[in-house]
Amino acid sequence: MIILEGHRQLAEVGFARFSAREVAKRIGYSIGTLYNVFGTHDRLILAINTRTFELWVDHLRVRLDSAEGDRIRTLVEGYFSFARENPNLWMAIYDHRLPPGVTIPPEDQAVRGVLTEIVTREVAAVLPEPARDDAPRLARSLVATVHGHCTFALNGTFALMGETEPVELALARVRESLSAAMLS
Amino acid sequence: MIILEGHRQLAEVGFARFSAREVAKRIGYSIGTLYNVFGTHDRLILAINTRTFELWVDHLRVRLDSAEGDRIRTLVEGYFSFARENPNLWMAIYDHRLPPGVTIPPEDQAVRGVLTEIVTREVAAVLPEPARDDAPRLARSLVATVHGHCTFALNGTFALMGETEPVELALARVRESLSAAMLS
DNA sequence: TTAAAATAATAGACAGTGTTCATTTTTATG
DNA sequence: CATAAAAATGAACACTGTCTATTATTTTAA
Repeated sequence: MIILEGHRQLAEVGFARFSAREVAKRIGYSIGTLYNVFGTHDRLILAINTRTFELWVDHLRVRLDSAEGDRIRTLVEGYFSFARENPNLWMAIYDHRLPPGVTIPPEDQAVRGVLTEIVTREVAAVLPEPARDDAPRLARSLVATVHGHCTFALNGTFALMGETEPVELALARVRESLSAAMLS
Repeated sequence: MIILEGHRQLAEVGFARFSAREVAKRIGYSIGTLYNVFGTHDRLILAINTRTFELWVDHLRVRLDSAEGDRIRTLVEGYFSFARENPNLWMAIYDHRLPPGVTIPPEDQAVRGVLTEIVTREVAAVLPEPARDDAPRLARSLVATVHGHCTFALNGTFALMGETEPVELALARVRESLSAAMLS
């Protein structure tokens, strides 16, 4: 419930203006309660962001399940569409930097890892048998590629450069890399 | 001078813990002065980040000037090495989100655009004559690609995935896209 | 049912932040 | 010098995350 309202709040005002106090106020709790439960601002955001990952995975799964034909395109477009539909939530994932020394709890890691697993599976399905071992490494590289394009699309960098079709751009790069992997 | 100390401060503590008050204190100014000059926290960070871009461009230029042979590799490695040597400064560029409605001043835009110009030039030099018109678009796509890999390298995503050689990974993707562009 | 233990929730206090602004100090100019 | 322009000040405001001793509530046992 705290996470739910936190999620709403984060989606609304964005990472920079997010306030744990405001979240507490909105659900009628006092700040103390919130800190008894989460201990720290960082852990609250961590929990909210992990929830965002869950929604993101759902978003992709729904699209993949009803995809006919081009599953790679579905994946790339799903990556972008989630980010575009939830810009503040999506950006918050990458805006949030844990203080040095603090590591992300294994449970959250597991949830977040699912996204990569999905991509890895689709990449493996496209690769020919002999190249299939390369799927995990190629998959994370392609995620990084799409991520870079998505970042520039959302933060305005592409707009400044005059780029108007970032999704197609990202997809072209992914296609090229997959083709190259097939030939080797 | 304010920017200089701000730069030092940002490099030291990172975007999240950066404080304009602390900067003022360190150079013996009062907060008021700092706000007379920059007007707002955002504009101070904007100025610092633009300076980071200048250093980044220098970093790349130095390496390109003394590069023998593989200039594309030099570019990719230079992108990464600057980020690695100045993680807080580099991340701050992308951590900083202007409030909606506020746009980045043209002067800063110009400085920041130089980086893309450098990449575009090198990409154009590698492409065959008939494909040279595609250089700008391909260049910004490759910057996005490398950016994604660099982001995941610095924020720990690649480490969680078990990836240990992000630079080579990024370079492989860039090579594939350049090869594809040559054949078309 | 009642007493004790465990859990949940509270709100005040603290140190820090960005921002504003009337005031003072410094510098440059006639 | 005296005056006008520029630069610098720091108190005040409304916030923030975090800690804490205190109070309420719920669960458990007798």
